[in-house]
Amino acid sequence: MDNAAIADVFDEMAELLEFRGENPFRIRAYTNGAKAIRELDESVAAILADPSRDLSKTPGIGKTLAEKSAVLVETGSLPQLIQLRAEIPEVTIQMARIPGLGAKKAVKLQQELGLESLGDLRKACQEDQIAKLKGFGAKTQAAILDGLSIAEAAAERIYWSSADDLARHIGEHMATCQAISKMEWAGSYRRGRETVGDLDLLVVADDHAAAMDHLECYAAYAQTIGRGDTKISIRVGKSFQVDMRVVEVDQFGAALQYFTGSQAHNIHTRRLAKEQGLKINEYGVFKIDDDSKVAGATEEDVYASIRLPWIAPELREDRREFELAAKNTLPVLIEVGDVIGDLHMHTNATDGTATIREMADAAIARGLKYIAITDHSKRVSMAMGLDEIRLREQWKQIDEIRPEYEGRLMILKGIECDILEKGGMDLADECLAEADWVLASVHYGQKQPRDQITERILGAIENPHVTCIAHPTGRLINRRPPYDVDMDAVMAAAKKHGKFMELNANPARLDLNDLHLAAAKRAEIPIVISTDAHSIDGLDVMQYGIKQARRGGLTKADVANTRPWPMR
DNA sequence: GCCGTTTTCGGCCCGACTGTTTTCAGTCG
Repeated sequence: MDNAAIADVFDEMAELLEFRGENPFRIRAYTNGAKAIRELDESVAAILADPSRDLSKTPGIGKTLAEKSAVLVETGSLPQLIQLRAEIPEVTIQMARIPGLGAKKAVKLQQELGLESLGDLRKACQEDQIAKLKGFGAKTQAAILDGLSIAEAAAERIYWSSADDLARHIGEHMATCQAISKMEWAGSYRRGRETVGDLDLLVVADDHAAAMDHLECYAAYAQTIGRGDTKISIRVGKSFQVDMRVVEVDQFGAALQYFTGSQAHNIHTRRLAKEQGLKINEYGVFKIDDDSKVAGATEEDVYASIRLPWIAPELREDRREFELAAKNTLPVLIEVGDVIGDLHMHTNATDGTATIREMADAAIARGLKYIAITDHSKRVSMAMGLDEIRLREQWKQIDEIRPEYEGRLMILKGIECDILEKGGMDLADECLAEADWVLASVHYGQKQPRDQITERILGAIENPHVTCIAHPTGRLINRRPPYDVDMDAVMAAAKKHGKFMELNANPARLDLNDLHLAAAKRAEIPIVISTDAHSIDGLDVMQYGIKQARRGGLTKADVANTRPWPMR
């Protein structure tokens, strides 16, 4: 059982323990343990197998979770989890996902009414049974009915890029509000998470009500979920939630810090404050003994009050940022302008829409110094993938075009060559040997067992003509899981053979993810951020890759295509 | 369940909003 699976078990334990009304700190311990294992540098199995190591020395993992991890590695399952699953009815878990219903209310509803499905719950609402229960009322019943439709609308986290579009629209609308003097987005959107569950807007306004009224006038406004003196939550479109907080200007930094999160980062921040005799909330930093305020206007002040430098939002996940901040060794994160090359794009020779010249001109317009044309190889027949003959024709074309771009743009002869299902590359070695840049990717046989698909990718890495592994896990966010690949082995091989690994910047891929990127950085494997553009506009997704790279803690030096070709 | 240059027990971030309560629990972030 790998780390991700163990972490999932602990997360599920935490979720289920809540329904038992367990001590919240015990529940948090499971969540923390899951996080610790998910972000571990090396596999739990390897640590357990080494008698000189002790898993329970890992922060967040104590004796109990270490033992449970051992059981999971050994047997692949955990008796306590099986017991909990049997104990908590599925419908109770489903009910708790309805906005406004939590574990406690869900348990009570299920037990008192003997519900077996969400359909039963709807029926109970319609028959006015819920309003009669102690602790429930007419409003709760109406909210449940409402929430049921929202849950059925399958509200899932949206891509960061979609959240970015929405934030820009709402931002433009809010900018026309006279009452608002300052405005900033917070939350997971500001942290650049690959998906965003809701948007958090922070504003300074002399008239709170006017600012809230203005938000309720947004074009796609659907409904107000809650509204108080300082906070309003609305739904836009089908089911997406937008929260807005109104604060005073001298609280702005503390509020921004607080609403940016993550929750784990905030808990850590506040614990550090407490240790120094301070209390942090969204209004500022206060001395515990006399309640006097010591900071709050800017985030820099807030962090400075606990003797830390400002921490970039992308790093605020309580991973290593506090350790680095304390040593004043936080990375200077890569910026969009640092990238000068794009080494993954398609043309109309296969499934792209633009010609080589059109892609080249668009690249120049975006400030790039070099690009690689990397169309598909023949195995991708649906995309009319290139065989050796057509590929060499394309390269001949590139030779002919190159002089036109002399001194402006280097056009590299590349290929995105498939790694075949049975192993081996889709094109002959002597052909690949003529390329400037060879991406190797898996498109078929994605569901192969771990050993098999790992072997395929390792084989590609060992091929002397392959320069980079493209979209190394194949995942499509919210749509397709990653290959079951042993990423530790892939990285070790990439390191050994001096190969690059791609961060595919397509907002649906973002592959490698942030944790892989951090691991690659530690292993000193050079990352290449590429757009995988299939059109001129496709080149614009580079910004999403940069966001992801920042979350992985990557600097300009960690990313190869910030350097002039040949990037060494 | 985790953790410890004051502790192996007693803490564990902090507050807004809602609904159903007469003072607060549940939910959310």
